[in-house]
Amino acid sequence: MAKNKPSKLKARLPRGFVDRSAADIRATEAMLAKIREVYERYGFDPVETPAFEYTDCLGKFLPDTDRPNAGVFSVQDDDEQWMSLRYDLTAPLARHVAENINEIQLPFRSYRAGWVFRNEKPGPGRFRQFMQFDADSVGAPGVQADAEMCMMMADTMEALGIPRGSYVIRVNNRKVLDGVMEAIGLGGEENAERRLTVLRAIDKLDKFGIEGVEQLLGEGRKDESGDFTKGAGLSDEQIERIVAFVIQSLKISQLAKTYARNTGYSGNPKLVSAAIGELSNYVLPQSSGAEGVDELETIAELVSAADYDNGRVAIDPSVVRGLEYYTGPVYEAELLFDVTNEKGEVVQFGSVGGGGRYDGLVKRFTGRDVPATGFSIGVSRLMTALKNLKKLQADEVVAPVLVTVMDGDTASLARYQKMTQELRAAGIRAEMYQGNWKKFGNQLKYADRRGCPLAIIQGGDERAEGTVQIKDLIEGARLAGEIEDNVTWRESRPAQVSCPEADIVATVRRMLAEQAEDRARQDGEAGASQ
RNA sequence: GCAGACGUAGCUCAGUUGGUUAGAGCGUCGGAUUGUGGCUCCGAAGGUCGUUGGUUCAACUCCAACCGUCUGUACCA
Repeated sequence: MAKNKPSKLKARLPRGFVDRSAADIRATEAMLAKIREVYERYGFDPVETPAFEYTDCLGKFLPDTDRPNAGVFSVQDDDEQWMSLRYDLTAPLARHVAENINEIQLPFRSYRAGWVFRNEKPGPGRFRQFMQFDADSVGAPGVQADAEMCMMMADTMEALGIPRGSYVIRVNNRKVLDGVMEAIGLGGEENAERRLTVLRAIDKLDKFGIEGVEQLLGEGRKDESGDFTKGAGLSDEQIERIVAFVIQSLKISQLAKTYARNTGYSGNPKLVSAAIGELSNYVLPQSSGAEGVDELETIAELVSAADYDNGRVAIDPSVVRGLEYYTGPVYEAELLFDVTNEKGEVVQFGSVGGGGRYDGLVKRFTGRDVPATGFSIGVSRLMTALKNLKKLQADEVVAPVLVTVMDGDTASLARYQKMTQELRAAGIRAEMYQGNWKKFGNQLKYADRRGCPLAIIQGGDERAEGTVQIKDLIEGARLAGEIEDNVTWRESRPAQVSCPEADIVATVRRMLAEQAEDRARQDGEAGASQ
């Protein structure tokens, strides 16, 4: 006996990565097609860059030579240069534009979908490889480009079947937040680190509430496991000022979402101007903060003029994102409906996409100003949400018709193969059984598990009379419930018709059409009862 | 990264104060049934008890380290 079994290689997936099923791939393809259609309509063209880039081109996240793999997956090329898998699609686009700046006509409007990689701790719904779908305008300095991006995001949400009122594109401006901090004495290079801490604290508002934000702005906060997070160490006066701004933001944000849910409210432009008026109180006059407020105002006007303020795009000063390279307007798409996870708990889903203006990214390479704005949709995340909303079209691809094999001699196999090809030539998905044909029961079992709609059967008897049996597996499965013993079940040959060989294609086509009608009727009934 | 909980068959889990041969359900495969899926019945395969080391006459059980999973937190371009 094999006591010492050869140690088997264990099949295992790296953590944070997933295999994708046929249904997932098809659903994703369908989503991508809808998104692409919107981008194309706005006049964007596809451009693709590779998954690898030289690490230094990806941005500021390389320099740590001790841990070259922190955050990114990196390898050394044979000439010892560091290369990394891209962690977003924006930095590679900046590289592409900079490298081809002489050939590219600015403004350059492009889109791309692709996998990005992050070497981080994975969690439920958080992977180390995921798909983004970006659109960017490079060489577009005005906020009208930002406004256009927001409106395109809104159109994309609706193209995916998210009804107006169930999402909102929230717009803020980095200059405003920076201006608020400048106004309380946190300007200048020496306070850069603290500004980041403050922004992170504000970003935690959803999670920890006002009180938690206050703690993070001050000394720090202790979480339930007893772990302590160091705060920004601001004075009480500074904290008070920031918190006042945050509370004001929260108020506007909640109002904005209310308007987003109740589309058609005519007072929204007034709300927006009131909101922007309030913001001026928190920044210094004549500062870049004031400039940011002006920009928000302009965006609001542009959006309103195009009628997109109507439950689609809303000014919301509580948006904090792009802590690093964003320089002006920032925006994100938030879903407003409840999403339940696989455990049946309602989770706050947060944003499914976002973006902003990054005026400095191309300049790193070219030395000259190439302002740009763009956004990114988290395809995998959005798909999870769409599943919840039942907007993800179910897998409509019907499994193939199975041509079973009753006899294994070459002449018979040739006949089965020919039948299969005739079905295919008629545009019908079909396959001939390729397993061990000697156990006929296994062939139907295979067809059943694969979800085949029909099985074609031709043994010696049928061949002698020039016919085939066509078995309706769907109807047969239904009849199975009414039959108890196996002998009756087998001998009654339920849901099975005989037809002349010449009529196979026509008969299969008719039976498939009948099944499609049944499915449509059932879907209709299920929909009506909900 | 930090803190905590948990790791027994492909999956979900039992397993007595440390005691000799580690079990169940589901799933898989085979048979009852050489030409008919489901149901039912019979049978089989499948385990270095996460890994390594330690304590002990004896470890799935106790201890330590490591690995992995989950939860919270940090980071998230």
